[in-house]
Amino acid sequence: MPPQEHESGWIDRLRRHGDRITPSRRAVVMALTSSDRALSALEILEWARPWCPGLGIVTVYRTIERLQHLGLVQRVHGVNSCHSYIAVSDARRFMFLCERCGSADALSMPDMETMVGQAATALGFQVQALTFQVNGLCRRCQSEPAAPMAEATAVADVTVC
Amino acid sequence: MPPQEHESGWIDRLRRHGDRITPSRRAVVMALTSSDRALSALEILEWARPWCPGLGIVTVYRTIERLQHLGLVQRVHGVNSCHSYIAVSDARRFMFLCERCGSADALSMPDMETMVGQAATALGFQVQALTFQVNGLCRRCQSEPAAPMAEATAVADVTVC
DNA sequence: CTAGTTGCAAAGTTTTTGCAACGTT
DNA sequence: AACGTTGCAAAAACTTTGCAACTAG
Repeated sequence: MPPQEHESGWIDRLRRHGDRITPSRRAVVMALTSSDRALSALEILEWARPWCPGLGIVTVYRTIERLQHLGLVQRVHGVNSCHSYIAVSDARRFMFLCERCGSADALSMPDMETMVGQAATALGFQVQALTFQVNGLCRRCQSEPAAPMAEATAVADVTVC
Repeated sequence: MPPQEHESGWIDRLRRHGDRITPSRRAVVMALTSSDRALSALEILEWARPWCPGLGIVTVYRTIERLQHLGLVQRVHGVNSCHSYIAVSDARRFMFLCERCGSADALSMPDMETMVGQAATALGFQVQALTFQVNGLCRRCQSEPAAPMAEATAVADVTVC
């Protein structure tokens, strides 16, 4: 829900981690921090291109990998097609993903976290990643007839690259 | 945890649904019902080949699709590489997936189901699929040094195909 | 016999790798 | 200046499609 406030934080995080801050990375970070829904690699490319026209898909993949490694971005799985990415946030640990419009409704469930922790301990399981998703249709999309699907909004004419 | 008791049930289910029971399908069903871990399409092929030497990957994909449609099989997402499949079972709705050996420890958490249901209702969200997974290392694999990874166990010399 | 099913080969997608040029620090 | 980073082209991995032959019912 917070807008793109993440952005500078992510950049700092990358820098502190020893990664260089390039226009390409800025653009990818911008795309991911300003989207409220999960984006595929291709979508990230489209979102980021306006800010960095030369950007290539390879760099998108490589940047996603780094951001994932830093715990800033997480994978999201659709019913068909896995492999979309969204900013990690505690509030968004549990997601209701709309298959139609792509929206990701957040929900924080502290009790659930506790239960998972207890279960893991009981099993002696070392947790690396947690995926909790409910896929389906959000309230709005249940009534709508056609299929919208947030398109790569034609964004500003600013260029960082 | 139950052995391959599913098998005949799945076959019946397919038949009732109007699908034909072929040796290829039997073999894929056998692989999925007798494995206690999630298998990729390729792994299913390997597991099933001993029972049906001519089996091709295309048929594996097509059979998976049908089984998914009937709600007998569900997708499972690894940290790297999504796209493995495992038998659906209520007990296994919540899974602890070992990234090392692939084991899927089941855990039924009725309370959690309730919470999800309530949350969905509150959001007006129409649930289509539910993914709850904890990826990490199971107790055994935490201590072991090398990487085993259940291999396509050389199985019986029986052939149905 | 008929319509669903199969496996091959080929086309499509998506992701990774090799590498010389480039840009951040 | 040094070394991480980039984007292209190509390779690799993974899925789907077209189609003639096959077979379960």
